[in-house]
Amino acid sequence: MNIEKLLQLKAVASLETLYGPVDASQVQLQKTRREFEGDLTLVVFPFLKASRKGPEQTAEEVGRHLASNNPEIKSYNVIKGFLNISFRESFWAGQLDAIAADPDFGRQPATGLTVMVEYSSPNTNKPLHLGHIRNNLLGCSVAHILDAVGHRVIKANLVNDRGIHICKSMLAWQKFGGGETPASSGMKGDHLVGKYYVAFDKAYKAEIKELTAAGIPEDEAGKEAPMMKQAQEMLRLWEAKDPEIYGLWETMNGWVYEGFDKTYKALGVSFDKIYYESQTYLLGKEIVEEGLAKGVFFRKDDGSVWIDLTDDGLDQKLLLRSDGTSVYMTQDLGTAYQRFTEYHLDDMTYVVGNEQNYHFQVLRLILKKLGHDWADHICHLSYGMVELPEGKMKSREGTVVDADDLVAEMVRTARDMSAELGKLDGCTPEEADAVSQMVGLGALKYFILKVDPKKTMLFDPKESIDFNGNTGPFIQYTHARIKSVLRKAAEAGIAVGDRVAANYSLLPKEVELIKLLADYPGVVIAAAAEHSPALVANYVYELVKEYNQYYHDHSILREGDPGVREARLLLSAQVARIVADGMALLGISVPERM
RNA sequence: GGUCCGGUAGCUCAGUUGGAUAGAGCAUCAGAUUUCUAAUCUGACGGUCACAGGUUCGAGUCCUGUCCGGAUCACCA
Repeated sequence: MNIEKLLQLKAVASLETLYGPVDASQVQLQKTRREFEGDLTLVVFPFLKASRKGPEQTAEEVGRHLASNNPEIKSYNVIKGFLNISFRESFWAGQLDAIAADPDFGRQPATGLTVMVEYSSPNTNKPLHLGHIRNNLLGCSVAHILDAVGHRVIKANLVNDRGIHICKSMLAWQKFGGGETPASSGMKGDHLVGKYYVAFDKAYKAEIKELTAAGIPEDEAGKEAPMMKQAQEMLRLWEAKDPEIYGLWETMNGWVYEGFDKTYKALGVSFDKIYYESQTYLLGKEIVEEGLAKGVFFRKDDGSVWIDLTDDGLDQKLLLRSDGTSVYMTQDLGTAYQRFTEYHLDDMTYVVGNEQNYHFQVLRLILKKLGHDWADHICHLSYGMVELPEGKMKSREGTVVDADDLVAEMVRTARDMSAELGKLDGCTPEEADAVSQMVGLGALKYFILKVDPKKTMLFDPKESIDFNGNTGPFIQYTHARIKSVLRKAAEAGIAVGDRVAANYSLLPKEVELIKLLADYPGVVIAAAAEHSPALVANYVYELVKEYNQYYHDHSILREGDPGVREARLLLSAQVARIVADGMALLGISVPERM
């Protein structure tokens, strides 16, 4: 049981003895602020009515009662309506021993629930960029966190492999490609296909310009331009499974997948299940029938199917086009239904940017109106955009930050910086590669994950490659330093020990660190509940910062008393362990040395 | 225009059921290493928590209004 819970029960007992029945939810305990002495603080304001006394006097009475009935409480002090309670050092030593002895510390027992996390979900017409990186890192981390709290997690990717966008790349490749392939050009497949997507856009724009010059209105020119007409014709041929077009589609998508696989591997993300929209885009039509039968949907004269959500403060939403084909919403209704039935999901989380908030609001509402109660278990992890110092990323203006370029850049910077600091001296080339990779990626991932997902974040290329302060490398470095001490201890034949010696009274800083360690499981639980890796990131930073101060002020191996030395080694080892564990939840590796 | 999200130090961000004097990092300045990794640590500087009301013992946090920024409201996905 965690310490706050424990003390809460004791506080309720004391309060009831003194003043009669109390509402346990009124008993709020918080960490004592640094400037005061104490571990946990009870706010007594809510109980003044029951005690019929002033705040100081009430706090004093409760404190006296708690201290005299609970031997693990060392002391208490009262400031205004705040009762600050301190536990004995031996109590905290026992907490550290318990953490060290628990191999599953930070993990919750299996819940028996199955949850799916869908993330990444790229289009197959261009390479991944910075926005996708945030998506992938969030999805991957949330999956780890949900796993840590005991759920069975299925990581899913829904690849948008069909539609007019891929036809545009295909058409441009046919026209201008001259048979170019990844092998012949040496280009990564996704980048090659992306190049032709850009080529399409350029040719298309040129045509529009020509048409408008000839006096045709711009919106009409957009529809009439030959490039667009041909792309649409290509989509029709694809849907009719025309052998040539279908073959080209398979080939070019294959190039893209090879490219994506490399990017995913570099980022360290993976999936358990990959859906392809070409195989799911027809789903959802039964749901349309169901909705019509139940009178939830209605058909307009032209044959299109709609739902009227104006009573819910929204608009009318199209569910089936007049030609009978489905739209995005139709498919999503279908895939949601399929997944919940196929996997018996207890929860479904979509990692999708906040520009689709409306879509998911409508999705949930429609499913509810159809009577599917599991709609309540659909969660949209809506994350904010990544902006650059010069504003939003715009592919048109060439301000998109490419994922592969960015990762390579980070790793290269990590290597340069490591070399400059002499950190790579005596490393084999393989070790140097591994450390550079770990540090460069750590910097990137931490930079992105430390920010609250729902907030728009700014990505400054210059600042993100900072490796000091609240950064991934700062945390990785602390881990490496602890590991170094542990190695030296082992070389000197000094045992780490598995418990704090009974006669050793912990230093205040050591108590602070143990308190932080004890917080870890609660942080993971909160991160899971809120789908926020940022909570874990900020926690790990706080732990590391605290440890660095401790490390600076107190020597470990030079300590003469074996009992003290063992306690410090034990504490350090546990800090390293939790740092590594927390970083793993973020998808970040930590090095043994750097 | 409707709906949703955001606004905290020069910059990037924390601040979790409303609690004590609002915190970090970066940047700037000043310091610390005969000793376990200085990618570290210490100190200084820096704030009308967008603005105005309200709720109460107490509001960055909850409510209302205003201002500013963003997203969205497609027979695109």
